[in-house]
Amino acid sequence: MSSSRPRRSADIDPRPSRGIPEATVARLPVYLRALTGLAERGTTTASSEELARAAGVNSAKLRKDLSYLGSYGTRGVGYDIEYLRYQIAREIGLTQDWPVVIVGIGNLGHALANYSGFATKGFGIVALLDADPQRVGERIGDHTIRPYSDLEQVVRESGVAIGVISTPASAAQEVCDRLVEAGITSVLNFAPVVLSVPEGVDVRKVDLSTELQILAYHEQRKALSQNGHVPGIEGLPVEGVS
Amino acid sequence: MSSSRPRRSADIDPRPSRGIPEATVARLPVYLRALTGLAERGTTTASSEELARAAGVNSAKLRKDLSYLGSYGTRGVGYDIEYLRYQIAREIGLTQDWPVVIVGIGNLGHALANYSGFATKGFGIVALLDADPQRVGERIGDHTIRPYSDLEQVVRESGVAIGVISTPASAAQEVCDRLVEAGITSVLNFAPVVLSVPEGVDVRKVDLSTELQILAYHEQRKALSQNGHVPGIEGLPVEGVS
DNA sequence: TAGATTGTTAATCGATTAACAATC
DNA sequence: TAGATTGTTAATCGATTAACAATC
Repeated sequence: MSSSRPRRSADIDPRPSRGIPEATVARLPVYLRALTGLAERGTTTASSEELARAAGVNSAKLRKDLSYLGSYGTRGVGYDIEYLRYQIAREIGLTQDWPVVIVGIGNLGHALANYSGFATKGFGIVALLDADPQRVGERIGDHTIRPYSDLEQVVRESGVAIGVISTPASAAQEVCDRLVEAGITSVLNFAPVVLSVPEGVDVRKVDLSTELQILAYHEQRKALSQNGHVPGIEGLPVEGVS
Repeated sequence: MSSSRPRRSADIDPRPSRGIPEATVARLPVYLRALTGLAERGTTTASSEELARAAGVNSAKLRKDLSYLGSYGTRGVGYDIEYLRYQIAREIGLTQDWPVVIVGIGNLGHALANYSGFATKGFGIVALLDADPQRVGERIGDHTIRPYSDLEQVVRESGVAIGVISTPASAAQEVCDRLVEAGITSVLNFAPVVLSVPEGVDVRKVDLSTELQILAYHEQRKALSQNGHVPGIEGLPVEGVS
């Protein structure tokens, strides 16, 4: 395909055609949000220093990150907020809409289905699926819960790009397999399991208890250092020391 | 404080008293879950290879990670699952219970309050707070929603260690300030804002739309490479090229 | 022109990985 | 003892940061 495409001067693109570092990709949404916040407050231009403050990073990192996208700032001036916002949105792919299906409409699924940020950010829920016949037919916002067995049909008809799994842990792998089988290559997993997927499928995981545990680890360290304990010592036997 | 503590032989600890790398800390909960899964299936011993598979990492990384905690395996044999599980739990600080307060009981707050994994994992919800008088008094599971103004009292009386913020974005910083003022040093933030906190306070952020955007970026790249486009080209003007 | 600020370089730091000696 | 597998070393890779030349 690409080999038969005629070459044009646009092919000689100054930006790195090889991807943006993962760490940078993960921060682009943060920058986007910071830019939106500034725009809402009427700001039209910001320096890397100001932008970085709004995004909670240091300015060197922000400039480096933005440099992977291109040269969208003006030396001596800063960045035009609207212009930069558009460039980042385009880079992420938010200039198009991404159809999303949510599988598993329990407590969390309900919350996700009601989350207004979905639509406004370039993602559109095209279906809510649940395996429980009792739940099927229930209305949530604009949507009606459909049977899990509609999965393939939904993916096909709506060209679903991203599958969100908010089922119990026990069901997650099977749901994931079926999403992948239906052609989905991006999965956002809220179930507390490690999903196995074939090469080429991206999985991201959101996990409450992992986050709490990471906080607990640091909290414990803070408490220990306050008490004058050397971290990692408490709980070790001190008998037989004399 | 710690300088006046008498030295004991336990002070000479073979393990690195200086902390575990952040990347490793973030994986310990994953290992813990994998171990629990294996234990439930009746397994008592596992090699680093098996454990790594269950956790979705490679075995070199797993062994390196575990080596920061100590030497809890047996060469030629593997790891005793129960023993390793205990050691990781102790390292994270899960041998004690961490009191948690949830502020903002909308859709997401409801889901969090109902999340059973909370209690079973060493975290206990001690209060649900909401600023809306209409919601105060509502029962969720074992809890009754209390007024936001009870915040300081709850933190003090229950010795809350971790504050969970599930308010709208507009309220999150104020809630955070008040939690920190009340003495909390660990915050889990579900609101889509960058919180500013003083030195010594840990914030972790869970953000649905960030996750979706990261997936969208990769999804876009996959689509582009299939279509034979050089990523980063589409949308650039091609006029004036001739 | 003088002042400000970007975009980039280069140094540093931390994380990952392969390989293997130690040892059960 | 022979086979298996850990714990550690060292090489590599990627991310962060400070500093500054380029340039508005």
